[in-house]
Amino acid sequence: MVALNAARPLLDAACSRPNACNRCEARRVGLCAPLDAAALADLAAGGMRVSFAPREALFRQGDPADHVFILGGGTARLTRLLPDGRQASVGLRFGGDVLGFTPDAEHALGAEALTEAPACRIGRGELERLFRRHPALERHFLDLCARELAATQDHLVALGRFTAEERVAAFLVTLAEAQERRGHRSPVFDLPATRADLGELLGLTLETVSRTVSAFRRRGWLRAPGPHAVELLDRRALAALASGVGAGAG
Amino acid sequence: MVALNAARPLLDAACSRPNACNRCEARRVGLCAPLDAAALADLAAGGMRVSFAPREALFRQGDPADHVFILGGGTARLTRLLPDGRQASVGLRFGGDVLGFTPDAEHALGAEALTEAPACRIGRGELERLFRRHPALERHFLDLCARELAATQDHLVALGRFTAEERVAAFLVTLAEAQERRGHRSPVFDLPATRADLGELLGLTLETVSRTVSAFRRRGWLRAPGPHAVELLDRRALAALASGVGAGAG
DNA sequence: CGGCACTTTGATCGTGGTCAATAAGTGTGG
DNA sequence: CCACACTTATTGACCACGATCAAAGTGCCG
Repeated sequence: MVALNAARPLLDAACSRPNACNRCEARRVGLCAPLDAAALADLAAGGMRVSFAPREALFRQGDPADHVFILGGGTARLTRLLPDGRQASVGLRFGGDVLGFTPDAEHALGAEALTEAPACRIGRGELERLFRRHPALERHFLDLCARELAATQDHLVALGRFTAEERVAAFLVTLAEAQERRGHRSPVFDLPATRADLGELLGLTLETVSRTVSAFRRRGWLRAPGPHAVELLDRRALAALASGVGAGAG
Repeated sequence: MVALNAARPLLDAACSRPNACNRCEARRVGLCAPLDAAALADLAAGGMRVSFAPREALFRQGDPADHVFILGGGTARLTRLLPDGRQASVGLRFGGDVLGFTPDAEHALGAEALTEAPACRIGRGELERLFRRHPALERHFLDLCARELAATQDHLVALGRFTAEERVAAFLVTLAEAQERRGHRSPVFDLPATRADLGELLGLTLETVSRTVSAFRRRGWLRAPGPHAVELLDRRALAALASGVGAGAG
């Protein structure tokens, strides 16, 4: 549906064959999409192509933060492990997103691939050099950071004031939008996480997530061909819940 | 207690008398501290000095986002009002922090002063011009944004996985640190918010906040000369709770 | 086919929310 | 200076949402 041949090779420049990375979303959305060819070539040249298997860590909480990763596609999550073993997830990240960019010396969060995830790994020093050579790149990092902040604030409001149903509805609607923005066209979309993962992301237990999805299914608001696939049937109802209109309205 | 005369006038350049703004923290911490004199002079010249009374709005949720504000001192909070009247607070902001910097056309959050708050108001267009003239300023916005993101993620973890006591403890310790970083030396520090404000910030009700503070007081962990003043007596205990070590440890 | 990880559903419990009453401040006007 | 109104804080009694504990059920891979 999307005219891929109109896109420049962009990050693919770092691949062995220029047009081999068909799954790289980064060139269409996120960091790389708005960059000019020269900046992208430099970015690709300065970074190292890597790929992560599901459940593989891009970096761990506490690791020295001397690399950033630009996701080429797939899904990853950022997590915090508390001293007593509790785990919280701060958000999902997709193709075009930057992970591990922090002013601190160590990563305060771990990053873990949920699907097979191609990425571009760049050293902090190299990144600083690129910033100096391509001021537009620095500006795009600023925009991306502001956007990530806004998304995190939305999530924060959800955890602070939303009920379990509202949180799950908000998550489903947001995820569907994210996948559509990345070119996904099928009405059935992927839920790239276990119930436990979703619980950690939404501040709920895995049982509550499961029960809530079941409740939505019983109401005819969604269909779940499998535990990791969802089709939103009544998006209006889910979006209403997700916006926080309360029990009074529909 | 702090040698004020050692600091450059910085933002004060916009004041009628160069050294009149003794309460402006922005020149010591946050955005302005690391900037060179020329950039600061331009920043001050491009911005308009304004001051907000307690409970006055810097901007409202839904307002066109055509200005940013650099807090010169005092405390403000960022809030989201949900359609059904629920209110959530996303964080507190202090001298040196930037408010209202968003890639969106409208403010997704409202900003409200909690104390008397001097600020510098700058139009988006003017800010873009300053970015072009002083690349270091853009870089400082990026650093500030990354730091704000990290703080928001910490808060997110707290709302997702912390108990009421852990949230209140984390808030008190964080606030104490913020005030100390800004030169506050007295052991008794200011709680610039009502119990309802704290509830909105911590995802709790005002009653739970009140009960929790009372519980800490009964345990001898803090002293509260008034509802808006606190002295942390057992910082170790509070910090332990705030770090998420769980019920098992101390 | 067996083992294992994940999901679903049920039963019960507890933290924190809700509703309500009282107390403590705070500012205003007589 | 006190009386009054109003806002905020505290505390208590009760309740509900979601957590916890437990047991089937399902699907995948060896």
